Amino acid sequence: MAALSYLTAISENCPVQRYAICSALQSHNCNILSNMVVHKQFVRGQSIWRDEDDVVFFAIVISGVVKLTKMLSDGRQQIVDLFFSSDCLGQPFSAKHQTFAEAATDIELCCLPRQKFESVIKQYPELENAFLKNTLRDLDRARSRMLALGRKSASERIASFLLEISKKSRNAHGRNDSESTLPIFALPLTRSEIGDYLGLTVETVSRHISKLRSSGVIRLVEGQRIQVRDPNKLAQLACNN
Amino acid sequence: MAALSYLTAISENCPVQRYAICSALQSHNCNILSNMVVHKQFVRGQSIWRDEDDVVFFAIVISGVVKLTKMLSDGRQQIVDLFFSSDCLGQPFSAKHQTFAEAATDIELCCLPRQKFESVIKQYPELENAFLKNTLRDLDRARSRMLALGRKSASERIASFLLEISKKSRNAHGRNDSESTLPIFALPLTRSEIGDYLGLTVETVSRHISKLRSSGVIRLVEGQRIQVRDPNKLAQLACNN
DNA sequence: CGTATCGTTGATACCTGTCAATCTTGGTGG
DNA sequence: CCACCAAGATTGACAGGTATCAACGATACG
Repeated sequence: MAALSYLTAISENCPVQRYAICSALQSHNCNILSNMVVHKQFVRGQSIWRDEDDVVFFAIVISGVVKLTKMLSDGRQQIVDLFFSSDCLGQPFSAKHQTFAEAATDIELCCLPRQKFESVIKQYPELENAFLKNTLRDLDRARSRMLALGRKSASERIASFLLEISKKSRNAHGRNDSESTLPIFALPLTRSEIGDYLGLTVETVSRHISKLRSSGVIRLVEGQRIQVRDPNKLAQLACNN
Repeated sequence: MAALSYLTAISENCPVQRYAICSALQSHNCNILSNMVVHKQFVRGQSIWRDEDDVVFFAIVISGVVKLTKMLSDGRQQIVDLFFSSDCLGQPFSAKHQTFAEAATDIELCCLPRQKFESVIKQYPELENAFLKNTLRDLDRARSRMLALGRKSASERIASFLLEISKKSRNAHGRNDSESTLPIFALPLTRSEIGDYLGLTVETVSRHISKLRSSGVIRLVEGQRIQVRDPNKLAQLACNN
């Protein structure tokens, strides 16, 4: 009873349902779903699942950032995707994971057992369609990243990354920056993780960020925060050069 | 009437329906679909759609190989995926393409207008689910390629590519090679295209293929055919090194 | 205030890109 | 049938970008 009212509260107060695939559902169906989910929290660095693990649950990211990593046998690794608030996380219709998922920051997830998700999807075609569209967007982003990894220089990749994160943060804060208020945001990744995301080494990432700083394009604020001082220049660096 | 019998013939003789997403449909529904499709042929090098084109149709590859490319404004390009017989080709639920699709060999496609595909998918949930699973597989392949582009050396990427194509060809020919019959296959891409697929230059591709040849791992047969003489060595080169 | 983690910077090596020349292959027309 | 030509493939010389190895500085945390 107490649990039920708690879960109902989750539904009514859910901060991401307007943006997540749940928004495809009519509200009473969404409420039905909210009785099935469990919220889980992970601290930064905690692993959510490991390579070869059974696929146990499907989740929506409530808050924080999740990194999805693939590894070679000798330890080289590549972050293949990042998931932010309201993004879908999971590998439905697969028995085993072929990735690592790890909390890049402290996070909260809204979890549904995988098989439950698969049956719910069958029951609500509008949800399946929303998930399909979500997966198609993921695929398109993956392809854009392949272009970056295969053909962009280190400085272009870093500029692209900063731009990407700055847009994410802007959306999260719900403000569209005018020229006067230059975007400031916290990097959710360490330099080393940025390297793993961009297919570079820590040193290369650090050097190019330093270069962007000394040329006045960005400013490093205390505590891993970054201010973009010249968004146009950054956008220009991201694609050509 | 003539057209109808022709289309019926397509359905009955369709060489890929057992493998394509159509296999999710019961045969009479598959026959209904076959009355809507149109087969189109493209010669090698012909473009199927261009960047910014409206999304007009969805297709299944009947025969040949299609390459999907993304470009930067200065002309650098990356092949983000290859599509073989029975693969799905298209960007349903998007208005515009953000890729180029081009025939890497002479090809035949089984085409359905995009909006028709979207309504058919709504009508047949088992087809939508098959397409969803297909898209999830595409996504996983894209992520594996991100690992290769971001973290593998040139020789590792080339070994991986040769292995990948050799597996594709094996499946296509329906024979599982014993140790005695070493796989021989035709490369569907030029050296330059292999470079675009692996994020390398033509010269680097050519050099490393030469190295594989002189070390006896592969043999080049006339007409762009390749025989793998040491599959174990190739597999080993593909992942570590 | 020591310690661990993260970030920065420097020196150097190596891999891949760039530029250029040559060779091979396949197709076309005389 | 052969000569020619265009496109693709190969090989070499060299330059440049990123990785590697190493040292040091900054920051957070107990």
